[in-house]
Parts: sequence; C-alpha cells; structure tokens
Amino acid sequence: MINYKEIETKWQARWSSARIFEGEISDKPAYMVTAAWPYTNAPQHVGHLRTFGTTDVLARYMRMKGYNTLYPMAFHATGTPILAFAKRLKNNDQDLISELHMFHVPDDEIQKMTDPMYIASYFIDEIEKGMKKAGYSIDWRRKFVSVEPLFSKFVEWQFGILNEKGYIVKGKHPVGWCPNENNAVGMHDTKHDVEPEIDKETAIKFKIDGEDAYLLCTTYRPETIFGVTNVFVNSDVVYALCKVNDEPIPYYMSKATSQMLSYQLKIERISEVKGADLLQRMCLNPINGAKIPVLPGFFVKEDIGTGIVMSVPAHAPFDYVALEKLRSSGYSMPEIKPVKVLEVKKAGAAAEEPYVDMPALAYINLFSKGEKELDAALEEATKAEYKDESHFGVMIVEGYKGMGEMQAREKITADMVKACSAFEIYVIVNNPVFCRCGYRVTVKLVDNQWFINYGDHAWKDRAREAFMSMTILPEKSRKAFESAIDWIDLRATERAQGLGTKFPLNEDHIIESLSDSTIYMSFYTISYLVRSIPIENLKPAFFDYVFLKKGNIDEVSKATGISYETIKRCRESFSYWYPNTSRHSGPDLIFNHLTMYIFNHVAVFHKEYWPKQIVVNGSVLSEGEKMSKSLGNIVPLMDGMEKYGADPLRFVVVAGADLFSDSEFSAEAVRGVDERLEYLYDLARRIDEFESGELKHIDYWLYSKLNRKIRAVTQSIDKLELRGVSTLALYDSIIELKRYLARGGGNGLALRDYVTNVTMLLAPIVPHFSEELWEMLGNGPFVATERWPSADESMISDKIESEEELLDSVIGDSKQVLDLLRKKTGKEPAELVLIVADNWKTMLNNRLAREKNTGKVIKELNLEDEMFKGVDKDRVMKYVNQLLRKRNTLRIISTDQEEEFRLLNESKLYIESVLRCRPVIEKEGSAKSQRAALAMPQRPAIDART
RNA sequence: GCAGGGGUGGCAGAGCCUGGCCAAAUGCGACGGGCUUAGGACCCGCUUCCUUUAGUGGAUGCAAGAGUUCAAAUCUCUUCCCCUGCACCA
Repeated sequence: MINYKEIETKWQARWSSARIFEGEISDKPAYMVTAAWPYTNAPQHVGHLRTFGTTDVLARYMRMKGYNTLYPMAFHATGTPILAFAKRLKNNDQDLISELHMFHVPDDEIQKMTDPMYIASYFIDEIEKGMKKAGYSIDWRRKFVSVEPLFSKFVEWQFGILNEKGYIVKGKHPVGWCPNENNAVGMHDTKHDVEPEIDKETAIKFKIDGEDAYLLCTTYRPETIFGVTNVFVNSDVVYALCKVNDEPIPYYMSKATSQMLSYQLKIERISEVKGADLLQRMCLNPINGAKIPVLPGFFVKEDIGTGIVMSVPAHAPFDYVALEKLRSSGYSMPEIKPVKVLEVKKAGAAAEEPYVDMPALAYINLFSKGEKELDAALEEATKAEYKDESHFGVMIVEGYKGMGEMQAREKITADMVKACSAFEIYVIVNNPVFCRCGYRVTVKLVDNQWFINYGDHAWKDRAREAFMSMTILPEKSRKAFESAIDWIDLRATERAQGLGTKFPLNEDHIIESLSDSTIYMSFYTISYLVRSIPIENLKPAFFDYVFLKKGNIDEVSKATGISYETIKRCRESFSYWYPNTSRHSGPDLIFNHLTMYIFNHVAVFHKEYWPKQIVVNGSVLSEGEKMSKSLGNIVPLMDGMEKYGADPLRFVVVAGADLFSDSEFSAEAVRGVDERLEYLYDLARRIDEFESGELKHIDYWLYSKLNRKIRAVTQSIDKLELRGVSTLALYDSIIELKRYLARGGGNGLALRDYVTNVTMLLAPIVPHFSEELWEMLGNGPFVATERWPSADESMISDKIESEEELLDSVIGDSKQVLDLLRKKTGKEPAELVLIVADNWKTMLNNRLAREKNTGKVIKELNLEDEMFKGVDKDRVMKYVNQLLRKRNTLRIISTDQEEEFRLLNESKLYIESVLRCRPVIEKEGSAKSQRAALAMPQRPAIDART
C-alpha cells in the first residue's frame, strides 16, 4: 500500500523549503501559466482539479522542459454572489447551510459569515489549503484578492485607458427586473434558477375609428399584418388608456401590462375600462387602412404583451379557432374572411391542398387528433406552423412578394417603425419568471448604462490579429473563439450593486465583475513587489511605466513617490514574465471572459505582451452525472484527497479525459490508477534485486518501447492531450513491464532506465508519487526540477518490436491449434513443431508488395533462379495465387528466414511457459511435416501431435 | 432560431487530420478458468456471426443513406439524432 498522505506531506514540505516554485527572474526563458481565478464563496470540489490541475501539469512540464515557469494564483470576490451569500445566511437559508456543512464549515464560522469580507477571507484560506494539498506548483507570494484596494488601483488604470481610447460608451439596455427589489435579476436570482429570456416583440398601433386612441397589439409576426382581420381583447380584463412617452394620442393596453411596460416606456394611466367596453368598435389596420372589428378572444391573457392581439386567422390557429367559436355561438359580427399573406414552398407541408387558403386549419387538423386539450393542441399547431412558415414561407402580398418570411419581417418592421405605426418592446419569453422574493420578473430598459464597446471595428480587427497568432488548445475550439470575437458587441460594464472597484465614470456604481478580470494576469508579475507601497502612490503614471514603459523611471518616481528601485524591478518583472503566457479556463468562458481577455490585452498592452496561448478544458462528471448541489454528488476536494490521495485523484480528473471533453470521476477509476501506481512502486522497491548484464533481444524491445513512449508522450503533452499521456505513460507501461518480465526480461539496468524515464513522464501528473519513486531509484533531489527526457531515436526499432509481435501471434495461433487438439483427442499435446517459411516466399511477397503491376512481377519471375532451387514449380505458383488474392494489403517483410528461425529458437522457453508444450523449430525446406508448405513469412506452419 | 462540438463494440473511450497490419488500442463490466478456507487482489482466457471438428478463411460491422477509391470508422454529399452556449451572470 502506498501511503499517499505521508508522501504528499513529505514532498510538499521539501518543495516548499527548497522554494523551487517561487518564480524569480533568471537567465532561463520565462513561461507563465494562469488559470481562471476561483470565486470565493465555497471551497473547491474535485471538479476544480480539472482547470487548476491541468494548469499545474503544464507548469510542471514546462519547468522540466527548461523554462523558468511561474504559476501564480489570486482570488475573485467581485460582484453580487458574496453579498447574496451573506444575505441568505442572514435569512438562515437552510439549503446554503447544509451545503456549507457538506464542506465541513464549522457552525461558529457560519455564524460569522454575515460579513461579506469574512466570507471571502474564510474561503480564500480554505481554497489555498486545498490547492496546496493538491500539490499545485504555485508561487503563493503573489496572491491577491480582486476586491483589494491595491488591485482596484490597477483596474482603475485599465479603465482609464479603455476610456481614453473611446471604448466605453453609454446606452440603453434591457435587463430582467424585479419591481419589488428594484434590481436586475439574473439566473441566480430567480426561483428555480431560470434565466429570464428577453426578446423583442413588435407593438403595432391600431387607430380606433372615430376616437383619439390606439389599441396597442403585440406580435412576434408583424409581417402577418396584411392578414389581420380583426383585433382581439379579453372582455373580462381591465384595460387602461395610457399616455406613452408623452405622445399626444394615448393607447389602450391591459392594466397589468401597463404596469410591466412602465419599466421600459414612460406610461401615464388616464382611465380604465373593462374589455367588454372595447368590443364592437372598429379600428384601422395601419398598413392598409382597412376597417376591422374588435372582438372577444377567449385565449387573450392580460399579462402577455399588451393584452391585446391582432388576429390573423389564416396563419394563427388560436385566431382561427376563436373566430369559429364566436361564429358558432351566434355572436353578432361582420363576416370575416381569412387573408393569406404567405405560402409555404415545401413538399409535404401541412398547408397543401385542400387548405390552400387556410393554412392554420391544416395545422389544427394535424395536431388536434386524440384526446388532447384544445389549448395544448393549438399550442403545438402554432409552433409547427410558425416553424414551417419562418423556414419556407414566401410572401405573396404586394410590395413584399417573393421575400422569405424572416426577411419580410425585418423589412416590414422597419417600414412600420419608420411610419410611426409600430415600435419594438422587450418581453420575457419564458413567462412567467419569478424573483426569489416572489415577484414576477419584468423587463427594464436600463438608461444611462455604460458599456464597453467590443463592437468597435478597429478593436475587433486587432483582436483578430492577436488571435490569429495564438495557440488554442484544443485546436478544435478555435472556431468557437472566432465566432465569439465576431459576435461580441456592447457589454454592460458597471452595476449598481456588488463588491468591486468603483466605476470611474459613475462612482456610485461598481465595475462589473467580468470586466475587472480581463488583464489581471499581468498584475501577478508585480503583485508581491507593490505590497509595501502606500495605496495612494499607485498612480496611473506608475502602471503606465511598468506595463507600457511610458516616460522614465526618474520622472515616475518623482510623480508617485515610489522608489526608483521598485519601479525598475516591477518593469523588469513584467517584461520578463509576460511575453510568454498560457491562459487556462473552461469552455463556458469562451464567449465572455476569454474573448474579453483577448480584447483587453490588445487594447492595453504592446504587441509583444499579447496573449500567446489559451487552453480550454472540460468539466468533471461525478459517477456519470454533472456535479450539482441538487444531485448531492459534489465531492469536496479535501474529502476526495483524504480518501484517495491527491495523486490518484489528479490522475483521474486531469488525465482521465482529453481537453474539452468531460472527465469522469469515480471511485472505480481511482482504484484502477491506484493499482497501477502500486505496481510501479513495488517494482521500484525491489529494483536492486535485478542484476545487470549484457542486453538481450527483449531488453532492446523494452528500450524501443520506452523511447517510442517518450516520443509519443512528449507529442501528446505538448498539445495537453493528457488522456493519451495517461494511457501511454501509465497503463501501457504496466502492460509492457509485465510482458517484459514474463518474457524472461530482468536486466537491472534496462528496468531502472525504464522506470526512471516513466517516472519523469508521470511527474507532471502525479508529482508526489513521482518524487517518491525518484528517491527510491536513488536519484535526487527533485524530479520536478529534472530535465524532461528526450527519446533516443536510435533505440526505437520497428524490427525488434515486430519480431516480438510475431512471437505473440505465433503463440496465439499455436494456442488455438493446441486447444483444438486437446479437445479433439482428449490428450495433452506432446509435440509442437513450428516451421518457418523459406526465403523465396518472403521475396515473392516483397516483390508483389512493391510493384503494383502484378502481371509484370509474374512475367519476370525466373523459376530457374537460385532461390527456387529444389522447390516444386506448382508450389511457387500456388503461393503466388495466394498472395494475389490479398495483393492490396501486402506489406514488406523485413525479417528473413534465418532471423525468424533464430528468434523462435531463442524464445523456446517463453513459448513453452505460455503454452505448456515444448516447441521444436524447423525450416520449411528441411521440414518433414506435410504442413510445412503452409508456412508463410511471419506466420510459421504449425504441426502439433499428441 | 443562430453558433460550436459530437454520434465507434455491454459501458467509457482511442482511432478520423495524414484511407490499407482496424473485427477496431486501453479501461471498466459480463462470462469461463486458475489461485485462495472464502471474499478481495492477482493471473489466464473469452466477449459480431458463419465456416473449418488443426490455426492464418469468409460475411456483416464504427448513427442512416449515397458517392469517390483497387481499398473507407477514416475522404465527399445528404438525412436523422445528441450535447453546450446565446450575455451583463460568476
């Protein structure tokens, strides 16, 4: 048994006292890795090993490759989550408390957590402990927190630059809003954590005939305005006549929605009426002036849109049915004829004959079969029709004829907005969404909102330029970045609430928490050097010099009061570490953080300090499921390491899957790794029992495998394809070692070389275990500072490996023969003759493999040739035919009969040990067996007898 | 809807770029056997079908279909299905 806990403690202490992970400027080339900083409202669970562990693997690998490698860490506490956390604890939220208990947070600590800053500092300690225990090679001297004044100075400087460049702009923006708390509502603030989805709808004004008022309808399909036959209101709903945005003519909308819309329009209620009172009026279709009636619609909801809808019976199942209902109930109304505005150009669409003029009816019939509720059926029919029409619909009305529906929608909306007969409003699509406080979430159009304008063309071009020369791992996520860079546009950059740095253009607000985290990695290079400087001295001039080399040290020193020496050191540190960096994060951050990271770097820094590499990795599944609170399958990092040891856990989580795909954490997987580490450990322990001597065939085989492995692992780890590394370096190594020993290998020198190199290959992934092995093998002081092995190409031998494969296949074939013989005779086989094919067969094989034109080979065949001496001509031609049958897959064979013969002879003992039958090796030409003719190169004939 | 990534044997997962030693690595599981007082661990074998009752033979096969090629899991096209993201939220 390996005592992981013991070796972890031992080596962590040694690393720390030798200070091998503290990055200082040296002659060596610099390399810096950074991982997305952890948020400080909970300790880490095993899933966090994925990003931080992978980053550590790269750091350790680059160190072994000869780079002076720095892995710093800091903590994120900006934004609202910590405030919300404190608030929930104040309210004695049991869910949260039980979650904290799961992480073994003691009750007296929980008591203190009503103070946001205490929350952060508590978890920072916990996270740091966990990371140290996991063995990350972090330089802890550089640690800082995103809400420190020290860091705020840096962020202020950054925003000064963004503002100077004109990237910060003001505008309006719709957000989910709780009218009760008067606050923006995101996914984490709603009941059941639903994201309030916001979409645009078109509000269309229908002038009431003979009255100075409009009915305001909302629709997702303004292009169907040509097919409007009437307007629906709900007779039981209260409607309000409202003055909107100080326009002279007021609008009717439901009272409920007038309340909701007041967060995006200026609304003044003048009077109220019952829906029933609006009936029987006529209004005018704004697109063509047609007079249409106002009718009662059973399905009209008071809290959706404006509570008034326009009716398009030809294309809307609900409208069609409502009108039918009215007609059959004998309601007095003018005759209504549906008007079709578009046709679906798609074979087999529901709206074919006989429904040419009534597509809606076609869809109703399609979905109303069975016992379905009417509403549900109409819902489905609407969805299907909407989908077909938006994909394949072609407009047939004058002015827009031939346009696709989507195109027409844009055009018609724009036209109507221009004519002041419509405007756009925002609505919550996934209605209703409730805030945690219980109130219905609505949309607020936030005014005076500051944005970072990532849509700036020149800026985008520079970001693209930087991106083009970056390495992206895995390469296949490159496309996602490309579309992210194209797509990113205005991004809100300040909020009313939360912890963080004050927003310079509005000191009442704070900088939004992703916006303050875009270039903080550069701060690592100086964070420990500026600790002693008084905050007020950290003026922009200082950062300007350190990061941009603006001005000269004397001036800056004078202007800021910071010493010449400190400024110089900071600048040197930055320019030493920052040119070569790798950034690590999860795929969910591609579309925000990582893209903003690129943009902000090109905005602030000189070209040589632009990002060089981004690594995106997947997440971790626990026993097949995504780790989540609700599933209760979160494994706290500390618990996991306590139970399994840091190294096996690192191995499973970090090397268990390739980048991008999720890795699976399970006890079963850990056990498999543990067993194999154990095997290496035991072997290392008794390595001195093996004597060294002259190298034999099997030793060369082991060396060949080893060097091939070194080459392959290096290639994989360069791309951080750690799954491949895990198979090659651990799993395959065990298989090879086992085979080597079974095959009679046991050369102390070869074994030691092999295990030593494998230890180095494993060192980045399982660092403590590797140090322990390293020491057991008599090496020192640290494998972590050793030079990464390089493959000795001269030791890689296809020939030796294929000979061993030949041996395996001979054994496999023989085994089947022997088994059949045993079964057939019921006796133990006494004799096993292996007959090696003559050289002429190899020659023929190789000629045919080389020459595509088989006819030519046969024509040139000279049976009088020396090599066919004494061979029956029919036998030759028979063999040629045999080869021709599979001529497309023939391969060149490089071993000749003599070598094959020798190999089998030398391996007799091994063959016997596996087959429990002593083999006799013969050559085809001199063999007496009738089966001799069956021999093929690399496939000896087998003759067994009892 | 838009964008990105996928679909391989009981499961997980490589292979695909650079077509041919691919009936497809490796791990897990299942099954049979060995070891053991027993279990675990460990070791050996097996895990598409047919044929040959002495092996290296054949068929089918990598979501479905079509194509290119002497040859396709791998290249091209079409279809179906799954996952993730779509923002002001860390």
